[in-house]
Amino acid sequence: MKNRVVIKKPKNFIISQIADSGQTFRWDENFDGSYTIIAFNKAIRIFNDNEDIVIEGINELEFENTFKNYLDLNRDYQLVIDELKNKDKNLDEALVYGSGIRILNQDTWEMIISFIISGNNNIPRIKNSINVLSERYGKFIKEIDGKRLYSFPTPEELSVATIENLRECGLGYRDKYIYNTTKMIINKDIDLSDIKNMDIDEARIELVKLMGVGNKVADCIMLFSLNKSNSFPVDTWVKKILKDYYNFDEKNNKKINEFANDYFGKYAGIAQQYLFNYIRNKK
DNA sequence: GGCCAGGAGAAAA
DNA sequence: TTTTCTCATGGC
Repeated sequence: MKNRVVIKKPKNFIISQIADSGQTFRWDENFDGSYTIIAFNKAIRIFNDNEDIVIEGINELEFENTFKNYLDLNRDYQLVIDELKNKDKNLDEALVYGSGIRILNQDTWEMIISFIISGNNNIPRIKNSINVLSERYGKFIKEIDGKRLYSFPTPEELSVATIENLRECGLGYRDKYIYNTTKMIINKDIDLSDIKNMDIDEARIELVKLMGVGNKVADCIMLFSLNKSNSFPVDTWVKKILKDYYNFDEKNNKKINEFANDYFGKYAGIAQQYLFNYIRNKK
């Protein structure tokens, strides 16, 4: 079976928009305009061929079993956009501006660690920290464009690291969060396979037990890895959006979530992603 | 060289 | 219960 898959004329799928929308830290642009993605222990190259999307590095079976869902290709985004449009002018513009965004279905463990790192941090440094963790504790996969690529470490692989080891990875004060959370996952204080079957409120209660996971990080984990489309991460940018676009100046996280669910509905989280992308990347 | 970055935890009010 | 302070570190 050949190591190449072609997705014929996918709708609402623009590689650069997905890469830059803040939901993943392991999509990197190559010199030729293609992107390298590391996910689920694979390193793949993805690029456009006219209106088709080509993926190198996985075969048809791996695509069907893992990457089709990872790229959220089972969802018709026109239905999402139809549900969200005609609510207000800003959101309508955001839907057009980010029409190629999809919400990836990523690995829950990787999202937990990645978004613990994201707190009070900037994206280049988040990406660097994740790369260092992967190089030191993950497995070598392959080399693409002269770069050696490593899988994201499993809980078992990361559990060999001491707090001092983690500090050397440039995580800053988050080292102890990563250390303790890894221990909790290893000990099954929280069972990630259970969380997948919970509703959003139950899952949140479990996730925030992890050290370094608060409401915002829990929402990111649920939106980007647990298929919770109504999960609405509230960060500094979203607060700015709500204040500037919706005249909603509120500090209480619970009230913000209630407002978001009332106003945006079942795709509140995806709406958040369109708006986040719009305000951060336009101009 | 101060400010900011997809916040959370602990202390203080 | 809600608000304030502190936490490493690199990019700009």
